[in-house]
Amino acid sequence: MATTERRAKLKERLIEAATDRIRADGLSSLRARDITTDAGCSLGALYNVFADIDDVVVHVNSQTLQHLRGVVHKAGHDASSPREQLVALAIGYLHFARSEPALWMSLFEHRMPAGVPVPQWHLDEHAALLEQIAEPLAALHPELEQAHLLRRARTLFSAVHGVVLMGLGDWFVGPGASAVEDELRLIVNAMISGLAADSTMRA
Amino acid sequence: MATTERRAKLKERLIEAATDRIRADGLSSLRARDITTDAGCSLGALYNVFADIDDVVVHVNSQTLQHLRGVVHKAGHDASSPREQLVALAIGYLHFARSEPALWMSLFEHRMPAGVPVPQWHLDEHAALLEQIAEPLAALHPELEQAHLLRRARTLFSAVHGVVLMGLGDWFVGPGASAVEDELRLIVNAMISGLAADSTMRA
DNA sequence: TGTACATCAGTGAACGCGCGTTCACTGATGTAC
DNA sequence: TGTACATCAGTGAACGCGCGTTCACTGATGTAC
Repeated sequence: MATTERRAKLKERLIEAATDRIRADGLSSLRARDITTDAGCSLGALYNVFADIDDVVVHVNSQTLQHLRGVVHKAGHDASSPREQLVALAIGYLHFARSEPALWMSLFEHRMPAGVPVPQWHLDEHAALLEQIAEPLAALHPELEQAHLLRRARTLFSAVHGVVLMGLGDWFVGPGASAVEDELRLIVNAMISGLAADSTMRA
Repeated sequence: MATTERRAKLKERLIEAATDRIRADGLSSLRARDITTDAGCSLGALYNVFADIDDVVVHVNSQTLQHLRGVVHKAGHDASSPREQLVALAIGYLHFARSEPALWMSLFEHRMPAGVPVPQWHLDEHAALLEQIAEPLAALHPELEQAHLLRRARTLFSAVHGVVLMGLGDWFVGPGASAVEDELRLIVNAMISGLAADSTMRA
């Protein structure tokens, strides 16, 4: 086997091992030794392939984000209207967070060490998720220019994210998790109706 | 000075020192040594007054939460309608998060060590914040029974929290922070209108 | 094809540091008489 | 009021462990001839 190929395989094994560890125990319990043990290589090998632990995490998060985008996209696929599509995207987001809570949290918990910026390619992946929201939103509000549209998409995402975050965690004294989906449908519909009303008023 | 009084003063100094440290460098940079140095006592003294570092953090967060409740309450004080009041509460929440980002984040970042539950009195403080939202919400929707009302308040809070969270952080490629306040007004109004519409439809 | 050599992926013990927590000690404070 | 004693707040050096990262080494792989 060519060495570059071996190297690629090892990289993949390490990412997979790290993914499994985060999935099981959360980002804050991730240890270099655990990753390499699980991947079946030595501790030092990790540093031949990655710059450091943060580099590994960025790669895990990148895969998670791709996976998330896939799930969300699929969720909105056969909606019969932009409104239904937006609701479906939100529910898809909830389902993903529910099915992979630790990996999902890792997306938001991870911080680069001081001074090191998040790689641009990873930021681009974030932007791509927003695009999925912007599309049906543009259908509902063709009058919005691009900048406003993206801002609105970001806000809508943020609100949904907040509801999912609070719904999954054990923050506060809350309703059972079963109610979260209903709340999400309600709030997204409310926001869309409200935004439409606002739009109408302004027009 | 009575020893209990000295003890109380020391406790307060330690909480204040920890607060200043979190404010400046964030929860994750909090160190026992820094706290005691700043408070002007020895390292061991901290463990006469608190069980451990997490105990200190819970006390800091408790004060932050009290402060937050005060600010939010004040923000909604002279609103002329329940709707305006809800918007004002959200804006108040944003302003607090802006003025004390690290202390505010600490409320959500902190985790008790595995197996140790968050003290009940701290959970009660959380519930009290929700009450502030539930009140104007009840005025808008007197038909809602208590359980639904609280759930709705929690959802509304969560959505606002999400928008503030994303608005302050450097997640994603986003608009300048100045736009967040507008987005927040818009979304809260939208949610209220939307919820009213929903409520009307169901009635 | 076979042999000698160079490269470099892979190894894992050791380094180094950070940091929460402890504990034997001390000295100020409060109490008893 | 003064003296002897007990208590316990306060001390800070030392402990202990976790863990990211390094680096001198080795052995498998690939290459040159």
